[in-house]
Amino acid sequence: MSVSVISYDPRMTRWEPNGRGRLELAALALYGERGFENTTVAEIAARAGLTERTFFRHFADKREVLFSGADALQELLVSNVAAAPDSIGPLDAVGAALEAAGALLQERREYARQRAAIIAANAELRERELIKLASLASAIADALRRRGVADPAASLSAEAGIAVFRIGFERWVQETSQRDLPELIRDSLDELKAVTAGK
Amino acid sequence: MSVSVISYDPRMTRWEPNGRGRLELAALALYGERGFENTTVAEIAARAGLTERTFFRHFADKREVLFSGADALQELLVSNVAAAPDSIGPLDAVGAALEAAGALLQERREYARQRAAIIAANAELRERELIKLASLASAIADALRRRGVADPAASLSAEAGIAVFRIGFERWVQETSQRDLPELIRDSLDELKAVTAGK
DNA sequence: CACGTCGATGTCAGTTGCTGTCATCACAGT
DNA sequence: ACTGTGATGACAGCAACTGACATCGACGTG
Repeated sequence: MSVSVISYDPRMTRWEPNGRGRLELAALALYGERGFENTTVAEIAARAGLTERTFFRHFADKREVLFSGADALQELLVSNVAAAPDSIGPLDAVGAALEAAGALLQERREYARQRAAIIAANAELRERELIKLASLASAIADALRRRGVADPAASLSAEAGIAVFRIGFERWVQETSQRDLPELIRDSLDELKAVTAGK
Repeated sequence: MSVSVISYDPRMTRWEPNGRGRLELAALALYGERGFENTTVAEIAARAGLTERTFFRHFADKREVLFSGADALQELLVSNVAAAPDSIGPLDAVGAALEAAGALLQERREYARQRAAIIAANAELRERELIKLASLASAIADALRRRGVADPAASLSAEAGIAVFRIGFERWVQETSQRDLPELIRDSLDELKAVTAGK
C-alpha cells in the first residue's frame, strides 16, 4: 500500500495532530456508552491518547467538550438576524435566522441526535445547554437592537425565538416521521403567534 | 431579662433547631460577602454550627441551598394556572399565575434582590436558575394540558410565559423606580403580544 | 420505667473535577 | 547554532461530593 503524498509522517511530529478533536470524539463515545456521570475525564483523555491535564487545557470543564460548536452557531444566528430584510418584524427576523440554523443542524442529523440524547440524559448537561441557549438569546437580542429594535421588544423576541427553537428541535429529535427541522421551527413560530393572538 | 414562656430550653434538645434554615442563612451571607466561588461548603457549615456532611444531607449540592423556595413557587404557579377561569386563553392563564407569583415575591423584596444579585454574579448559579425556570415551564405546560390545551400550544405558552417573567423580573431588580413586579410582568406580556402580532 | 426504634448529626476515608507549577521537546524563525 | 514558542506531560493539592458507620436524645410501646 502506497503512502499518499499528502500524508504526514507521524515520526516528524511529537504528537498526533488534532488532540482537541480526538478528545471530542472520545468524550462523545464514552458519554454515549456509559453515560456522562460514569465517565471520568481521565478515561476520555486516555482514549484520546492524552492526559487529563490536557483535556482541561482544551475545555473549561467536563461538560464543555460537548458544546464546542456553540460559538459558530451563535455567529451564524447573529449574522442572519443582521442580514434579514428591514421590512420584516423582529420576531420574523429571528425566525428566519433560526430556520437557517436549523437547516445547518439537519446536515449533521445523526450527530445532533446522539448529542441530544446524551444531554437529555443528564441534568448537569441540560443546565449547560440552557445557559448556552440563554447566551444565544442574549446575542440575538443585541443583534436586534442593532437593527433599531427597542427593549423589551428585542429581549422578548429573542427569548420567544429561543423557546420556539427549543420546541421545534425537541419535536425534530423525537419525531418518527422525517419532517425537516426548519419546517418544524416555522410551525412552532406560527403556533406561538396563534397562541399570543389569544386564540 | 426574663425568658419567654414559649421559649424552649436548649438543654432539652441535642442540637439547635432548624439546621436547614441556619445553613440557608449562612450560605446567603457568605455568598454575598465573598462570592459563591470564594466560599467553601465547610465554611457555610461552620457558620451554621454544623458539618460539611450535614450540609450535603440537606442540599444536593453547593448551589441548591439558594433554591429551596423553588418547589413552593412551582406549586403556586401550577395551582393558579389550574384555577384560572376557563374563558381565558392559555397564555393569559399563565400570565395571571405569574402575576400572582410576582406579588408574592414582592413581599420579600430585599431578600429577592440580594439573592438575584448573588445569582447574577456567578455562571454556575445562573445555570441552576435556568434549569429551575425550565422546570417551572414544564410544570406549567402540564397544568395547561390538564386544562385541555393541546401541544405545542401548551409548551409554547409556558415557555413564552417564563420568558415574560424573566424579563419582567429583570426589570424589577434593576429598576430604580419602584414599579410593582406584577405590573412589570403584565407590561412584558403585553409587549410580547405586540411583537408577535408583527408590529 | 426499661427498651428498642428513629432521626438528625458527627467522623472518616475515598473518588473525582479542576488548578497551579514546572519540565520537556519538536518546530520555526533568526 | 540559538532561542523562543506551543502543545503536552508530571505532579501536587484543594474542594465538591459520597458511602459507611457511630452517636445519642426523643419518642412510643409494653
